[in-house]
Amino acid sequence: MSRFSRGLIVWYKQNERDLPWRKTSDPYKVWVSEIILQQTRVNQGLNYYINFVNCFPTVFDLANAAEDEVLKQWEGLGYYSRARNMHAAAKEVAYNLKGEFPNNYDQLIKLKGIGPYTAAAISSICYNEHRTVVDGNVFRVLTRIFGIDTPINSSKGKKEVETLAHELNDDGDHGTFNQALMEFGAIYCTPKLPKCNGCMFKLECVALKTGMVDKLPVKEKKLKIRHRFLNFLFVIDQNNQTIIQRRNENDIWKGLYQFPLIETSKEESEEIVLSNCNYAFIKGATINSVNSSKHKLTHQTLYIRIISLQVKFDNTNLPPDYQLINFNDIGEYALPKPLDNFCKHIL
DNA sequence: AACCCGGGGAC
DNA sequence: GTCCCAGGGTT
Repeated sequence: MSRFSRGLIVWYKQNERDLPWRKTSDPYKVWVSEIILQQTRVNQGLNYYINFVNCFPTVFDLANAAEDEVLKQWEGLGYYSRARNMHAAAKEVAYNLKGEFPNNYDQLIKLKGIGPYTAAAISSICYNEHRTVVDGNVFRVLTRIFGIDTPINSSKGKKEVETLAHELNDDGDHGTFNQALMEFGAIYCTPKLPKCNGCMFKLECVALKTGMVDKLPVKEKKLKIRHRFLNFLFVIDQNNQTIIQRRNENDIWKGLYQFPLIETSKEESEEIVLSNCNYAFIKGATINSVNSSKHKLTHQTLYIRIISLQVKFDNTNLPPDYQLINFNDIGEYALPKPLDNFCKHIL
Protein backbone atom coordinates (compact mmCIF):
# COMPACT_ATOMS: atom_id res chain seq x y z
CA MET A 1 0.00 0.00 0.00
CA SER A 2 1.08 3.54 -0.67
CA ARG A 3 2.66 6.01 1.69
CA PHE A 4 -0.19 8.35 0.77
CA SER A 5 -2.98 6.18 2.11
CA ARG A 6 -1.04 5.01 5.14
CA GLY A 7 -0.04 8.52 6.15
CA LEU A 8 -3.51 9.88 5.55
CA ILE A 9 -5.18 7.22 7.68
CA VAL A 10 -2.70 7.73 10.52
CA TRP A 11 -3.39 11.45 10.37
CA TYR A 12 -7.15 10.81 10.40
CA LYS A 13 -7.07 8.58 13.44
CA GLN A 14 -5.24 11.30 15.34
CA ASN A 15 -7.28 14.25 14.12
CA GLU A 16 -10.81 13.14 13.27
CA ARG A 17 -13.67 15.15 14.71
CA ASP A 18 -16.00 13.51 17.19
CA LEU A 19 -19.19 13.13 15.13
CA PRO A 20 -22.21 10.97 16.00
CA TRP A 21 -22.45 9.10 12.69
CA ARG A 22 -18.88 7.88 13.19
CA LYS A 23 -19.95 6.01 16.31
CA THR A 24 -22.50 3.78 14.64
CA SER A 25 -22.32 0.93 12.19
CA ASP A 26 -26.04 1.15 11.44
CA PRO A 27 -26.21 1.68 7.66
CA TYR A 28 -29.51 3.51 8.09
CA LYS A 29 -27.87 6.17 10.23
CA VAL A 30 -24.82 6.40 7.99
CA TRP A 31 -27.21 6.86 5.08
CA VAL A 32 -29.08 9.67 6.89
CA SER A 33 -25.80 11.41 7.64
CA GLU A 34 -24.59 11.17 4.05
CA ILE A 35 -27.81 12.61 2.65
CA ILE A 36 -27.86 15.46 5.15
CA LEU A 37 -24.22 16.29 4.42
CA GLN A 38 -24.76 16.58 0.67
CA GLN A 39 -23.80 20.16 -0.21
CA THR A 40 -24.06 20.92 3.49
CA ARG A 41 -21.34 21.63 6.01
CA VAL A 42 -21.02 19.49 9.12
CA ASN A 43 -21.82 22.42 11.42
CA GLN A 44 -25.02 23.14 9.55
CA GLY A 45 -26.21 19.53 9.37
CA LEU A 46 -25.19 18.20 12.77
CA ASN A 47 -28.31 19.17 14.72
CA TYR A 48 -30.55 18.10 11.87
CA TYR A 49 -28.91 14.66 11.99
CA ILE A 50 -29.44 14.37 15.74
CA ASN A 51 -33.08 15.43 15.50
CA PHE A 52 -33.76 13.30 12.45
CA VAL A 53 -32.51 9.98 13.85
CA ASN A 54 -34.22 10.79 17.13
CA CYS A 55 -37.50 11.38 15.32
CA PHE A 56 -37.04 8.44 12.92
CA PRO A 57 -34.77 5.91 14.71
CA THR A 58 -35.19 3.17 12.12
CA VAL A 59 -35.93 2.91 8.42
CA PHE A 60 -39.42 1.69 9.36
CA ASP A 61 -40.14 4.84 11.36
CA LEU A 62 -39.12 6.93 8.37
CA ALA A 63 -41.09 4.80 5.92
CA ASN A 64 -44.25 5.00 8.02
CA ALA A 65 -44.08 8.77 8.50
CA ALA A 66 -46.10 11.20 6.40
CA GLU A 67 -44.14 13.22 3.85
CA ASP A 68 -45.19 16.46 5.54
CA GLU A 69 -43.70 15.13 8.77
CA VAL A 70 -40.39 14.33 7.09
CA LEU A 71 -40.27 17.73 5.42
CA LYS A 72 -41.02 19.39 8.75
CA GLN A 73 -37.89 17.79 10.18
CA TRP A 74 -35.98 19.01 7.12
CA GLU A 75 -37.37 22.55 7.38
CA GLY A 76 -34.62 25.14 6.95
CA LEU A 77 -31.97 22.72 5.69
CA GLY A 78 -32.61 23.27 1.98
CA TYR A 79 -32.51 20.99 -1.06
CA TYR A 80 -35.78 19.43 0.00
CA SER A 81 -35.69 16.76 -2.72
CA ARG A 82 -33.18 15.04 -0.45
CA ALA A 83 -35.91 14.54 2.15
CA ARG A 84 -38.54 13.49 -0.38
CA ASN A 85 -36.19 11.03 -2.08
CA MET A 86 -34.97 9.62 1.22
CA HIS A 87 -38.55 9.08 2.32
CA ALA A 88 -39.30 7.21 -0.92
CA ALA A 89 -36.14 5.12 -0.53
CA ALA A 90 -37.08 4.29 3.07
CA LYS A 91 -40.42 2.93 1.85
CA GLU A 92 -38.62 0.84 -0.74
CA VAL A 93 -36.26 -0.63 1.89
CA ALA A 94 -38.96 -1.16 4.53
CA TYR A 95 -41.69 -2.61 2.34
CA ASN A 96 -39.92 -4.23 -0.62
CA LEU A 97 -36.57 -5.20 0.91
CA LYS A 98 -37.96 -6.39 4.25
CA GLY A 99 -36.13 -3.60 6.06
CA GLU A 100 -32.73 -4.96 5.07
CA PHE A 101 -30.59 -2.10 3.86
CA PRO A 102 -28.75 -2.86 0.57
CA ASN A 103 -25.22 -3.98 1.42
CA ASN A 104 -23.40 -3.18 -1.80
CA TYR A 105 -22.77 -0.30 -4.19
CA ASP A 106 -24.78 -1.64 -7.11
CA GLN A 107 -27.92 -2.10 -5.03
CA LEU A 108 -27.46 1.13 -3.07
CA ILE A 109 -27.24 3.31 -6.15
CA LYS A 110 -30.65 2.06 -7.28
CA LEU A 111 -32.30 3.85 -4.36
CA LYS A 112 -33.71 7.31 -4.88
CA GLY A 113 -31.36 10.05 -3.78
CA ILE A 114 -28.32 7.77 -3.72
CA GLY A 115 -25.83 8.62 -6.47
CA PRO A 116 -22.20 7.62 -7.07
CA TYR A 117 -20.88 9.52 -4.06
CA THR A 118 -23.37 8.24 -1.49
CA ALA A 119 -23.30 4.66 -2.77
CA ALA A 120 -19.50 4.67 -2.52
CA ALA A 121 -19.61 6.22 0.95
CA ILE A 122 -22.10 3.76 2.44
CA SER A 123 -20.68 0.66 0.78
CA SER A 124 -17.13 1.49 1.83
CA ILE A 125 -17.90 2.74 5.35
CA CYS A 126 -20.43 0.08 6.33
CA TYR A 127 -19.27 -2.91 4.28
CA ASN A 128 -15.65 -2.07 3.42
CA GLU A 129 -16.36 -2.40 -0.28
CA HIS A 130 -13.48 -1.12 -2.41
CA ARG A 131 -15.22 2.06 -3.59
CA THR A 132 -13.84 5.57 -3.55
CA VAL A 133 -15.78 8.72 -2.83
CA VAL A 134 -15.17 11.85 -4.88
CA ASP A 135 -16.77 14.88 -3.28
CA GLY A 136 -15.80 18.53 -3.18
CA ASN A 137 -13.08 17.81 -0.62
CA VAL A 138 -11.50 15.04 -2.68
CA PHE A 139 -11.50 17.21 -5.80
CA ARG A 140 -9.75 20.00 -3.93
CA VAL A 141 -7.15 17.90 -2.10
CA LEU A 142 -6.09 15.81 -5.07
CA THR A 143 -6.07 18.54 -7.72
CA ARG A 144 -3.80 20.56 -5.45
CA ILE A 145 -1.38 17.86 -4.32
CA PHE A 146 -1.06 16.40 -7.83
CA GLY A 147 -1.34 19.70 -9.71
CA ILE A 148 -4.36 18.75 -11.82
CA ASP A 149 -5.74 21.75 -13.70
CA THR A 150 -8.38 19.96 -15.73
CA PRO A 151 -11.75 21.58 -14.87
CA ILE A 152 -13.45 19.40 -12.28
CA ASN A 153 -16.88 20.14 -13.70
CA SER A 154 -15.95 18.48 -16.98
CA SER A 155 -16.34 14.74 -17.43
CA LYS A 156 -12.63 14.49 -18.23
CA GLY A 157 -11.65 16.20 -15.00
CA LYS A 158 -14.07 14.11 -12.95
CA LYS A 159 -12.73 10.87 -14.39
CA GLU A 160 -9.13 11.97 -13.88
CA VAL A 161 -9.67 12.61 -10.17
CA GLU A 162 -11.83 9.52 -9.72
CA THR A 163 -9.14 7.30 -11.20
CA LEU A 164 -6.41 8.89 -9.09
CA ALA A 165 -8.46 8.69 -5.90
CA HIS A 166 -9.25 5.04 -6.49
CA GLU A 167 -5.59 4.19 -7.09
CA LEU A 168 -4.64 5.93 -3.86
CA ASN A 169 -7.32 4.05 -1.91
CA ASP A 170 -5.08 1.01 -1.62
CA ASP A 171 -5.09 0.48 2.12
CA GLY A 172 -7.31 -2.35 3.26
CA ASP A 173 -9.64 -0.01 5.11
CA HIS A 174 -11.43 1.68 2.23
CA GLY A 175 -14.11 3.38 4.31
CA THR A 176 -11.55 4.92 6.63
CA PHE A 177 -9.47 6.11 3.68
CA ASN A 178 -12.53 7.81 2.19
CA GLN A 179 -13.45 9.54 5.42
CA ALA A 180 -9.83 10.53 6.01
CA LEU A 181 -9.49 12.15 2.60
CA MET A 182 -12.71 14.13 3.08
CA GLU A 183 -11.80 15.10 6.63
CA PHE A 184 -8.40 16.31 5.47
CA GLY A 185 -10.08 18.51 2.87
CA ALA A 186 -12.58 19.84 5.39
CA ILE A 187 -10.03 20.65 8.11
CA TYR A 188 -6.70 21.26 6.41
CA CYS A 189 -6.92 21.69 2.66
CA THR A 190 -9.76 24.19 2.85
CA PRO A 191 -11.03 26.30 -0.08
CA LYS A 192 -9.74 29.53 1.45
CA LEU A 193 -6.55 29.88 3.49
CA PRO A 194 -5.54 26.21 3.62
CA LYS A 195 -3.13 25.28 6.40
CA CYS A 196 -0.20 24.61 4.09
CA ASN A 197 2.44 25.27 6.76
CA GLY A 198 1.49 22.29 8.86
CA CYS A 199 0.40 20.10 5.97
CA MET A 200 1.75 16.57 5.82
CA PHE A 201 1.96 16.85 2.03
CA LYS A 202 3.77 20.20 1.95
CA LEU A 203 6.93 18.74 0.39
CA GLU A 204 5.18 17.02 -2.49
CA CYS A 205 2.18 19.30 -3.11
CA VAL A 206 2.46 20.53 -6.71
CA ALA A 207 0.10 23.44 -6.09
CA LEU A 208 2.16 24.67 -3.15
CA LYS A 209 5.43 24.37 -5.08
CA THR A 210 4.06 26.25 -8.09
CA GLY A 211 1.99 28.84 -6.25
CA MET A 212 -1.27 27.42 -7.58
CA VAL A 213 -2.97 26.62 -4.28
CA ASP A 214 -5.57 29.35 -4.65
CA LYS A 215 -6.10 28.51 -8.34
CA LEU A 216 -7.00 24.85 -7.86
CA PRO A 217 -9.32 23.17 -8.40
CA VAL A 218 -10.26 24.76 -11.72
CA LYS A 219 -13.97 25.20 -12.39
CA GLU A 220 -15.34 26.55 -15.60
CA LYS A 221 -18.78 27.96 -16.29
CA LYS A 222 -20.42 30.43 -14.01
CA LEU A 223 -24.05 30.07 -13.24
CA LYS A 224 -26.52 32.79 -13.99
CA ILE A 225 -28.54 34.11 -11.11
CA ARG A 226 -32.25 34.50 -11.71
CA HIS A 227 -34.12 37.32 -10.00
CA ARG A 228 -37.64 36.60 -8.81
CA PHE A 229 -40.24 38.78 -7.15
CA LEU A 230 -42.40 36.83 -4.72
CA ASN A 231 -45.35 38.59 -3.15
CA PHE A 232 -47.02 36.58 -0.40
CA LEU A 233 -50.40 37.48 1.06
CA PHE A 234 -50.53 36.91 4.78
CA VAL A 235 -54.26 37.13 5.35
CA ILE A 236 -55.69 36.96 8.84
CA ASP A 237 -59.26 37.20 10.03
CA GLN A 238 -60.88 38.08 13.35
CA ASN A 239 -60.57 34.45 14.48
CA ASN A 240 -56.82 34.29 13.75
CA GLN A 241 -57.39 32.13 10.70
CA THR A 242 -55.03 32.29 7.75
CA ILE A 243 -54.63 30.62 4.35
CA ILE A 244 -51.75 28.38 3.28
CA GLN A 245 -51.01 26.36 0.18
CA ARG A 246 -48.68 23.42 -0.48
CA ARG A 247 -46.06 23.96 -3.18
CA ASN A 248 -46.36 20.95 -5.46
CA GLU A 249 -44.75 22.27 -8.65
CA ASN A 250 -41.20 21.43 -9.68
CA ASP A 251 -39.69 24.56 -8.26
CA ILE A 252 -37.85 25.64 -5.14
CA TRP A 253 -39.40 24.50 -1.86
CA LYS A 254 -41.44 21.67 -3.40
CA GLY A 255 -43.59 20.07 -0.71
CA LEU A 256 -43.36 23.03 1.66
CA TYR A 257 -46.22 25.36 2.56
CA GLN A 258 -46.59 29.02 1.73
CA PHE A 259 -49.03 31.87 1.96
CA PRO A 260 -50.98 32.68 -1.23
CA LEU A 261 -48.36 33.83 -3.73
CA ILE A 262 -48.33 36.35 -6.52
CA GLU A 263 -45.11 36.18 -8.49
CA THR A 264 -44.28 39.10 -10.76
CA SER A 265 -41.59 39.43 -13.38
CA LYS A 266 -40.36 42.71 -11.93
CA GLU A 267 -40.70 44.94 -8.92
CA GLU A 268 -44.32 46.09 -8.59
CA SER A 269 -46.10 48.25 -6.04
CA GLU A 270 -48.41 46.59 -3.54
CA GLU A 271 -51.36 48.22 -5.22
CA ILE A 272 -50.47 46.75 -8.63
CA VAL A 273 -49.87 43.32 -7.08
CA LEU A 274 -53.19 43.31 -5.28
CA SER A 275 -55.18 44.72 -8.17
CA ASN A 276 -53.77 42.18 -10.63
CA CYS A 277 -54.51 39.12 -8.52
CA ASN A 278 -57.84 37.37 -8.50
CA TYR A 279 -57.95 35.94 -5.00
CA ALA A 280 -61.57 36.46 -3.98
CA PHE A 281 -60.74 36.32 -0.29
CA ILE A 282 -58.93 39.67 -0.33
CA LYS A 283 -62.03 41.53 -1.41
CA GLY A 284 -62.56 44.44 0.95
CA ALA A 285 -59.36 43.66 2.82
CA THR A 286 -57.24 46.35 4.39
CA ILE A 287 -53.44 46.30 4.43
CA ASN A 288 -52.04 45.96 7.94
CA SER A 289 -48.37 46.07 7.04
CA VAL A 290 -45.82 45.15 4.39
CA ASN A 291 -42.63 43.26 5.11
CA SER A 292 -39.85 43.19 2.52
CA SER A 293 -36.65 41.15 2.47
CA LYS A 294 -34.08 39.77 0.07
CA HIS A 295 -33.32 36.06 0.16
CA LYS A 296 -30.25 34.91 -1.74
CA LEU A 297 -29.98 31.35 -2.96
CA THR A 298 -27.22 29.79 -5.01
CA HIS A 299 -29.04 30.25 -8.32
CA GLN A 300 -31.71 32.78 -7.51
CA THR A 301 -32.13 36.09 -5.75
CA LEU A 302 -35.58 36.31 -4.24
CA TYR A 303 -37.18 39.64 -3.52
CA ILE A 304 -39.70 38.66 -0.88
CA ARG A 305 -42.63 40.82 0.07
CA ILE A 306 -45.21 39.73 2.59
CA ILE A 307 -48.36 41.81 2.53
CA SER A 308 -50.38 41.42 5.72
CA LEU A 309 -54.10 41.80 5.16
CA GLN A 310 -56.98 41.97 7.63
CA VAL A 311 -59.88 40.08 6.10
CA LYS A 312 -63.23 38.48 6.82
CA PHE A 313 -63.30 35.05 5.22
CA ASP A 314 -66.19 33.93 3.14
CA ASN A 315 -65.49 30.20 3.00
CA THR A 316 -67.28 29.71 -0.28
CA ASN A 317 -64.60 31.76 -1.98
CA LEU A 318 -61.60 29.64 -0.94
CA PRO A 319 -59.87 28.34 -4.09
CA PRO A 320 -59.02 24.63 -4.39
CA ASP A 321 -55.66 23.51 -2.95
CA TYR A 322 -55.75 26.30 -0.39
CA GLN A 323 -56.26 25.50 3.28
CA LEU A 324 -57.75 27.59 6.02
CA ILE A 325 -55.83 27.04 9.25
CA ASN A 326 -55.47 28.74 12.58
CA PHE A 327 -52.28 30.77 12.58
CA ASN A 328 -51.39 29.29 15.96
CA ASP A 329 -50.90 25.96 14.15
CA ILE A 330 -48.49 27.34 11.55
CA GLY A 331 -45.62 25.62 13.33
CA GLU A 332 -46.94 22.24 12.22
CA TYR A 333 -46.17 23.02 8.59
CA ALA A 334 -42.78 23.09 6.92
CA LEU A 335 -42.20 26.60 5.62
CA PRO A 336 -39.57 28.14 3.35
CA LYS A 337 -36.94 29.96 5.36
CA PRO A 338 -38.13 33.51 4.59
CA LEU A 339 -41.70 32.68 5.60
CA ASP A 340 -40.49 30.86 8.70
CA ASN A 341 -38.49 33.95 9.65
CA PHE A 342 -41.56 36.10 9.14
CA CYS A 343 -43.78 33.89 11.31
CA LYS A 344 -41.23 33.72 14.11
CA HIS A 345 -40.88 37.49 13.94
CA ILE A 346 -44.57 38.27 14.39
CA LEU A 347 -45.24 35.66 17.08
C1' DA B 1 -23.81 18.29 -21.11
C1' DA B 2 -26.52 21.77 -19.02
C1' DC B 3 -29.56 23.10 -15.71
C1' DC B 4 -32.18 22.93 -11.39
C1' DC B 5 -32.50 22.47 -6.40
C1' DG B 6 -31.47 26.03 -0.23
C1' DG B 7 -29.27 27.87 3.21
C1' DG B 8 -25.44 29.38 5.63
C1' DG B 9 -20.64 30.28 6.89
C1' DA B 10 -16.01 32.02 5.86
C1' DC B 11 -13.58 35.53 3.74
C1' DG C 1 -20.03 40.59 -2.74
C1' DT C 2 -17.83 35.71 -3.76
C1' DC C 3 -17.23 31.00 -3.08
C1' DC C 4 -18.74 26.53 -1.97
C1' DC C 5 -20.19 22.95 1.07
C1' DA C 6 -19.36 14.64 2.83
C1' DG C 7 -24.43 15.70 -4.65
C1' DG C 8 -28.45 13.98 -7.17
C1' DG C 9 -32.24 14.33 -10.47
C1' DT C 10 -34.08 15.86 -14.77
C1' DT C 11 -34.04 17.07 -19.49
